[in-house]
Amino acid sequence: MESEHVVRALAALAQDHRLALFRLLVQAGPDGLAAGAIAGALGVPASSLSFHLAQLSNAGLIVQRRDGRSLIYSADYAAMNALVGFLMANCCGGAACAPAAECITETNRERKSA
Amino acid sequence: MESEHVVRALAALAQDHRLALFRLLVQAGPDGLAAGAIAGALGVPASSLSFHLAQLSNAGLIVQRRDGRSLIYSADYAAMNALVGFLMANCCGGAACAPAAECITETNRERKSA
DNA sequence: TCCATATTTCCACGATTATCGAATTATGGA
DNA sequence: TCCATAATTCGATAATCGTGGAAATATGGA
Repeated sequence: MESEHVVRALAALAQDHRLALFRLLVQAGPDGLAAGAIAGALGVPASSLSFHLAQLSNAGLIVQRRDGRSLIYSADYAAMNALVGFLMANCCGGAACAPAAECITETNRERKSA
Repeated sequence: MESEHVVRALAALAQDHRLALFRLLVQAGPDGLAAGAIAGALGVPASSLSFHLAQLSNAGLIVQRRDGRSLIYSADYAAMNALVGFLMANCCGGAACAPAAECITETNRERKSA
């Protein structure tokens, strides 16, 4: 994961609504939430929410899938883990430091064994 | 750690020079680096660097101490750990997720036992 | 086909951010 | 005290960002 990509991910998270949105999806798990449900939960106008979803999506932090008329968004746990890993890389020059943890989801487990 | 503070920390990291700067300090360890040394390492004009140091400092991600004529900056590992913890909190509603890891420095160890 | 629902794109505005030279402040040595 | 070094603050400029209403684009059901 190169630095430019990380900056985009951090910028995507560095905003009130988007941070709340991302955490909402992180806590919602792999099933995700529809755009409308998110708008309701956060109290953000649809057009604004759409803008923020695009930012997070563009940064690779969330993924989109369609279910009927709804677009379902969910957190990309692998991206989150990579981001955290990048921040903590070579912490203290490697001395006395624990490695970054990961959120191990079912989909991640599959991805790893694949 | 409340959301507003986290947004400030993320915004501080969401910039090329500052991300490089923070990682430089993370890897330098608790001894830190003088402002001049950082400017040299990153190739950033002194006044610009000062601006970026202030942002990171303001966000609580780095700390400053004086040594003679030099100001030494170092990463605040506790803040970094808190930030990562906040992002991954209640991941997947708590199911099947490992907790966020921490970078355990000597100073952190002391802080914990205190 | 026609309509209702779900969501996105467009647009214009005000607000915030990054940049860096010049001037300023703090510290230590002669 | 006077000077050199280390770093910050000031100030002006260009660029990017967040906002939300209105219009446009899917999708599914009658």
